[in-house]
Amino acid sequence: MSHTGAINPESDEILDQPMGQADGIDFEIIELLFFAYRDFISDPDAILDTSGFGRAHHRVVHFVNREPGLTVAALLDTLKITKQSLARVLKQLIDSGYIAQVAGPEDRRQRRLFPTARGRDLALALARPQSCRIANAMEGLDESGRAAVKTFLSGMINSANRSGAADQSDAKEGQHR
Amino acid sequence: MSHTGAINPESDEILDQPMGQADGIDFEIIELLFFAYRDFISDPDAILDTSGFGRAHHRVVHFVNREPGLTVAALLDTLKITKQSLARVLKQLIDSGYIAQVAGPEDRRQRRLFPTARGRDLALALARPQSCRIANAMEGLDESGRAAVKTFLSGMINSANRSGAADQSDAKEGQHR
DNA sequence: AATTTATGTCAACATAGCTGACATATTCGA
DNA sequence: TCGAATATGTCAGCTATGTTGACATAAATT
Repeated sequence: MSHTGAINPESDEILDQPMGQADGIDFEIIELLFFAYRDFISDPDAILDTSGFGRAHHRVVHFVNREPGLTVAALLDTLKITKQSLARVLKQLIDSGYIAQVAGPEDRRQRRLFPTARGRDLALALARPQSCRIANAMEGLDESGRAAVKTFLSGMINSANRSGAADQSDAKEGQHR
Repeated sequence: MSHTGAINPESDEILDQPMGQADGIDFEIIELLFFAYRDFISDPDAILDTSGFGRAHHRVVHFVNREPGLTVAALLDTLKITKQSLARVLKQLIDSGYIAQVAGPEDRRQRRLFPTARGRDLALALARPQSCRIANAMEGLDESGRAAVKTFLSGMINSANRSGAADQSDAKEGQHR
């Protein structure tokens, strides 16, 4: 039988029906999330292209600005990346004067991270278009609708990830694989 | 003045106040989206690690299953990546029997993409945990709340991206930089 | 017959993850 | 006080996934 390549209409196991609501799976929201996040990220990406930074820098600048003085360990825990991965971008941000390090007042092994004025400006510039996009998407919604969005998004997050500023004291179990 | 390194408390331009609702920017939703998407993606990632595939494969398998018979051009347009980038993962998926190609019935230059039974299974396996996570996050919401979530997510997407199956006929202006 | 289109492919490069191994400074516990 | 644990940094190399640019082939179009 003629079966070698793959360009063959009457092949064996080809399916031509779209994956519908099989198994009661919510494909609609899955795709909405994919497209929404992609476009949401594209705004700052365009700005970053200019400054020579990337998404990784964006995240670091963002969280350092959100919680000035956080430790490297806390940042690693928030981003869920390795220190080697963070080191690369953090070094660039420090060298270019967007972020400054200060030895911890209690524990001098720590390097607490602070934004500089320059770093603050960048964080705001990156957040602005995202915030506009969000405001736009929220436009038609009333208070309960907006609350529903927050509830939904919060519910999507693994409970292990605390919401606001982390409890510094339980920063154990962070990075050692 | 003693300024060379960066570990220096009374340095010049360090900011120690958190970025609040400055400029009326919605940092809360920005972060919720970041964490939500990260965790949303982590479920299929864990499965993919097993099969030796990555997120790129996930997306391809997903959309081919959602719209069997789509052309390579349509897929490129949906994913917004280059054909060279797609080629790598698509080839692997075809070689491993997850996706099959069929020459277009009208235009035989086209390679229409179809899932195999194997490919359908993978797509479902990857979508299942995501759908569960979504269902979970939706749990407390009533119909209007769920509608609000969809409205919000749809509103986050660039209007240029049509929602359902693309209009095949306007597939021009796709890839040529 | 010449051109355009749909697709594939080679080669090189960038970003941002990862692992493993090791160094240094500091703190802590026995 | 000394040794272990901790916080951080760093070197080296690997992987996944995106990018550009250039070129090839087959089929459709004009």
